[in-house]
Amino acid sequence: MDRLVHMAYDERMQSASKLTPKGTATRERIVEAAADLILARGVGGTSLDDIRAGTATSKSQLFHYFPGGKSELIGAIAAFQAGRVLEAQRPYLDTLDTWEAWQGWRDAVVAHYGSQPHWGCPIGTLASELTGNDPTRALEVAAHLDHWRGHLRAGLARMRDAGLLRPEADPERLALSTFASLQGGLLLTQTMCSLEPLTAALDGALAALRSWAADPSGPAA
Amino acid sequence: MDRLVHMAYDERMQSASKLTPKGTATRERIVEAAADLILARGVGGTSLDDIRAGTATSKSQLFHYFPGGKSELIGAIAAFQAGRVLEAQRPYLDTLDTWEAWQGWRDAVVAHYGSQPHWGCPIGTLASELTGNDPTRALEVAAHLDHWRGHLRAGLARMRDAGLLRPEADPERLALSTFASLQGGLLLTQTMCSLEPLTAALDGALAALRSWAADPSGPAA
DNA sequence: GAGCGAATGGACCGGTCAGTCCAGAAGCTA
DNA sequence: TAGCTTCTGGACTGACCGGTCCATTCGCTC
Repeated sequence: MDRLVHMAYDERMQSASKLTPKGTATRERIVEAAADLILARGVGGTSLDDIRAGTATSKSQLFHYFPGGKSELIGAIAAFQAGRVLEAQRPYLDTLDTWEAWQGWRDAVVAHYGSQPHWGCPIGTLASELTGNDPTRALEVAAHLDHWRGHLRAGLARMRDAGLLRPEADPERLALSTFASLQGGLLLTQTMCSLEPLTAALDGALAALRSWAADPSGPAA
Repeated sequence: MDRLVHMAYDERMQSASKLTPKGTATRERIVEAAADLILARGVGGTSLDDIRAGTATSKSQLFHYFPGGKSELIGAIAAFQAGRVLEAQRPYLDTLDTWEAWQGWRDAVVAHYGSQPHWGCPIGTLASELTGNDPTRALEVAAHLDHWRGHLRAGLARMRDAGLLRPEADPERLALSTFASLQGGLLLTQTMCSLEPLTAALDGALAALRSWAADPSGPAA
């Protein structure tokens, strides 16, 4: 997987080495609870003591499971959030071959973020905050975004090949545009504390996609 | 102005009270230089000592001109960046009444961010990072975003009233969608260190707008 | 139960950070 | 020059934070 490629060597060794069931459970508990804390208060606004308190663990455990310290913990959280957010878009994300699938995807995304306890995108926020502070880790987070966007691109490419999109449509560029709408919608969702920016952004993105439909009369609603 | 409404009482007094020409020059020098530092390294990644070094000032000057400390300085930087970014979109931003004006606006935005020394949106990044750490200041930054978006909405409303957009078009929602594309494009621009996400996002946003054009054949390219 | 490694608790350390304070220089007015 | 305010320098502080260390407990295997 993409994720492993971008992990440092010693981190891979750490993950793969001896951890008892109890250990892995504790590690997961830390990641999940810390993910919520950081989503709510940001990386810079969350101290290891906050995480320690929020997960009912001790300082030594944090460094036991994440020898790389806070940075490695952030990486694990990013991977966890990436997995969660992709999972919420199944099965549509893998089968974006029809206009109906895109609409289903849109609804799944809205439903997922509407049910979250906090506003905003866990990955996009991380990527933005890490750029400039922890460039290495930022690249890793950016890889998650690329992976996510790749699913959109793949769907668009299949639609073009199937004749649903005009031949001159550029899946790469359209995926970029659609993904930007999604991320921007989530950013505004965060600052405005409302789901409407997201729905408006996604509807706009789908309208932009439909403008590339092969059928001149446009796809069914 | 919006900005003043959202400033704390004592800050308004501070800004309005006695500052010699030399003082105002120093204050501006601090804001401009600090703005670049924070844009490059984020709020959390920039200490007052960094700013002190980068502006050739002393700690006491920072607190002399910004009694509210770092938070107040951030507010001043946000206002400064908001002014700068709006200025770069003139005169199009005030006259988004035709499809040509929208295209000109798109080009102006791309040109501005392409000429910046750093990637990403100074305001959007700030808003995202402040949410959860400094909610009061985050609201102030969000007000700048709202003001910016208001220009788009006003233009769309005028276009609908002029019959260029279909009557059922919702300027508020379309502005939200367009602005989300812009912000998302800038976010991806930051993480990917490329201008292409921004151009793709804006082209997509304009395509979405054109899908609401009154003329069924669509506006001229 | 002996032995061993994993898991846990928590005191501790060095560094950094935002913010304070005071002394003094610069500049303006009379 | 006198006297005031503004402006500037930099030492200092108290809190916090990431990270280290060691002692103890747990849980598994012989």
